[in-house]
Amino acid sequence: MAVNARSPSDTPERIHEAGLELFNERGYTGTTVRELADACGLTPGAIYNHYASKEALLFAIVDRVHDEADAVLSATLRGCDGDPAVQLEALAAAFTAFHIARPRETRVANRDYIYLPAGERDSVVRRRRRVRGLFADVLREGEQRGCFAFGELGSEDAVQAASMAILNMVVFVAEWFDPRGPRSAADTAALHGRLALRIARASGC
Amino acid sequence: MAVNARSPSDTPERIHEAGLELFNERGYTGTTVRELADACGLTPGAIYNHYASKEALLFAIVDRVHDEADAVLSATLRGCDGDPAVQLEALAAAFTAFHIARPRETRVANRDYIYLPAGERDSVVRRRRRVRGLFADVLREGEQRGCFAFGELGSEDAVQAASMAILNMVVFVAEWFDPRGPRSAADTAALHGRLALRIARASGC
DNA sequence: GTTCAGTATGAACGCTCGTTCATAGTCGCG
DNA sequence: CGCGACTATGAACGAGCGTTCATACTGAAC
Repeated sequence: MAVNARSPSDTPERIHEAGLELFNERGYTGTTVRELADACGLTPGAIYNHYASKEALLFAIVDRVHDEADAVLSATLRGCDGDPAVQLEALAAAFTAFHIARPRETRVANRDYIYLPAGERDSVVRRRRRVRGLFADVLREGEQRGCFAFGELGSEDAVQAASMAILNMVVFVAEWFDPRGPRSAADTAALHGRLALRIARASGC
Repeated sequence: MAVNARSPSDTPERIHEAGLELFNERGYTGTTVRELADACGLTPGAIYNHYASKEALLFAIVDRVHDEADAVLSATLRGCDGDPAVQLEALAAAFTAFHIARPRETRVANRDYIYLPAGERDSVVRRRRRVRGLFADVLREGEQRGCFAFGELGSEDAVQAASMAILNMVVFVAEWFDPRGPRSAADTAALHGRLALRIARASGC
């Protein structure tokens, strides 16, 4: 027995993947280190050669998906000219595609980040707020330029509520989207782009 | 010591309330029976005079908030004539108000129902699907009558995606709504009603 | 005044938790 | 060939888990 010292060591990645799968399915507190180890064909102790703690694994998972989300959003904005309607549609579509492509990662990040120690949790909260701000900025810019219309809603700070409506539509798409359903991921992403424009009441939309 | 046999026994309700508070804050699996007992000024054993298990308490919480949600939605529909636009706006507004009024209940129900034993979890899933169906039915009815427009979105089954967009906007409102913010709960509910009409592209909206 | 159902106690149950550690196997490098 | 870095093992740790139970107190009913 004892198959020690594996090749170039994909072990950290295998543990990461197992954490993703199990945290998604059972929640962070509902998953044990022993289940994690079993899922990678390891014993519990071996996990600690690669992650300092169960919390450290959670942070690695949450941090990585936030990196990827930031990258997707930045790349999308870089690919747009300055038209807020184009930007909003592209952002909503790209972020929807991202959440459909990474349902486990995003669900764990959205649901289980509360179990991180205070410092890391705060850093995550800050990153999430920056994403919110990004959508809100596009909506505000569009309103000032007259492409979007929120005034007629007759509510204080409707931009904030509208940006959260768009974000909730996008972020929780994986709670119902079925890859075996009649609509493809790409179609759903495009559809969310158009629904975002409807929410913003983009002129001529 | 031992202050036994309290008055008419509000104890089950106090345990229910403590479960609500703690499950919301730390998650179901992140909450211990001892914490629950402490929060009600009881010892762990006393909990079991009122709930058969920790799972039974979770089910009581989740079940009650689903009852209340059903009641709100039915009452709202009863208060409307048959106009789908009126119905949609009223449903979105009322359900938003409900989620703002019961942030703990709805968060626990939405997040922790996965920890229920299979049978009870299935019953919850069925109730949630019925709510989805209710919104989708109104959208479909409105489309047939020509008050809503989804065809121009150019996507298969856009009604399903649109109804989920509306539901996610509504169901997750408590993740960002701040009662100390500039917009009141009532305003936000009304605003969500109008945003739902925008998503459905209600004619003249 | 006695009874009895209801309810709390507090100690204990067996189990599982996250984590540690001495040990040993494996492999690339000199 | 032999060393040293890496990594897995498996047993153990103390702590805490959900739950049970014998016991005792209380207050309303008769």
